[in-house]
Amino acid sequence: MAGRQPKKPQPVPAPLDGTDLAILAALVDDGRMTNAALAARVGIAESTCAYRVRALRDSGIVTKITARLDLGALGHPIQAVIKVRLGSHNREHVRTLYDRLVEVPGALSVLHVGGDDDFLLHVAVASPQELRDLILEHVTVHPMVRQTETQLVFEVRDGRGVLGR
Amino acid sequence: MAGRQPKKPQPVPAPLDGTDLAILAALVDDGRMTNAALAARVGIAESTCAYRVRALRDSGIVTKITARLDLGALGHPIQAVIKVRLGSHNREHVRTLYDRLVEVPGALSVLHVGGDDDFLLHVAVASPQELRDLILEHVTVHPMVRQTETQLVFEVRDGRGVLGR
DNA sequence: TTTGAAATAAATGCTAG
DNA sequence: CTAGCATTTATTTCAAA
Repeated sequence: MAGRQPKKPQPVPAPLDGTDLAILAALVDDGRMTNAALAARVGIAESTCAYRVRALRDSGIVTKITARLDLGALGHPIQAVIKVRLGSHNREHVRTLYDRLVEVPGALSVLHVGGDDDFLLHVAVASPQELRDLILEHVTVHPMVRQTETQLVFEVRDGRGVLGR
Repeated sequence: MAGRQPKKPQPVPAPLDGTDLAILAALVDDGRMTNAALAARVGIAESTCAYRVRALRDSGIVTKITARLDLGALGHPIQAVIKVRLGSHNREHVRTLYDRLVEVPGALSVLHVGGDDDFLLHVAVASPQELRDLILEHVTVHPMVRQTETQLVFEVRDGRGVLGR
């Protein structure tokens, strides 16, 4: 209970002012925006902007910048969410299955959840047949999987995210 | 039933050769990779590479390039999936609710699905209290919502995607 | 379509306020 | 932390194949 740094509640990372939030929002909107355009949009000098962007990336607040693809155009027009329930919740079993699910061909994301299900596997496939085969060969094939329930995805829309837009 | 274009199943878009797929994979991995680095990685001239990337973006195969953020660092350390079930499936009601759900503060994505649920709402919030308030004020407040079921998200992992990595 | 090379534009490093 | 300027690097353009 010593008195080191009496007035600094934040752990270590940056305070993230409004300018940082504006930069983040801009990069979410267009991750390839040039530094010059970004600086103009948020109203600071280019060098300052580059400095801040680097800090945001180095600190891990911007985890990565990635291209998003039209899955249909790439031959995977069908998406589904597969709810996966386990028989045993042994820690090793859970971890192993998790590792396997992220390797499923066409897997977009895997959510480890609490509640009625254990995992939500979001996939994009070429056809209903491929979806069936995927489930049989990559999900229910595992002994610790007790039950699955598949929901066809009609449409996906992005939300506003945590920055509000 | 005339005989126009006897042998061309593909609609109109590009055939997408191996080079295109390599470019796409690279941009999914690092959407800010420089054109020079990209050209070197896939083994073509820089000008050719720029040409192809532009074509991929113009054709809509690359829908957007976006920054991904550390939601915890931004003050939204808690994620949940809220399963939403409707009372009536009147087309207008479905559409209206869909439009509302994507506007929910902290909404990451909204999936319109078929099966037991109607919508899967993935959100990131600051606290359990905020999650409760969000559900009460933005989801169950709508008369067409018959039932919701919330699952806490322990962890999210990206899958291999449709390009296999 | 692809390419190399010139012209344009942008990012980086340095200096200093 | 910020800004301005010089240097280095990247992107765009275009004639040619």
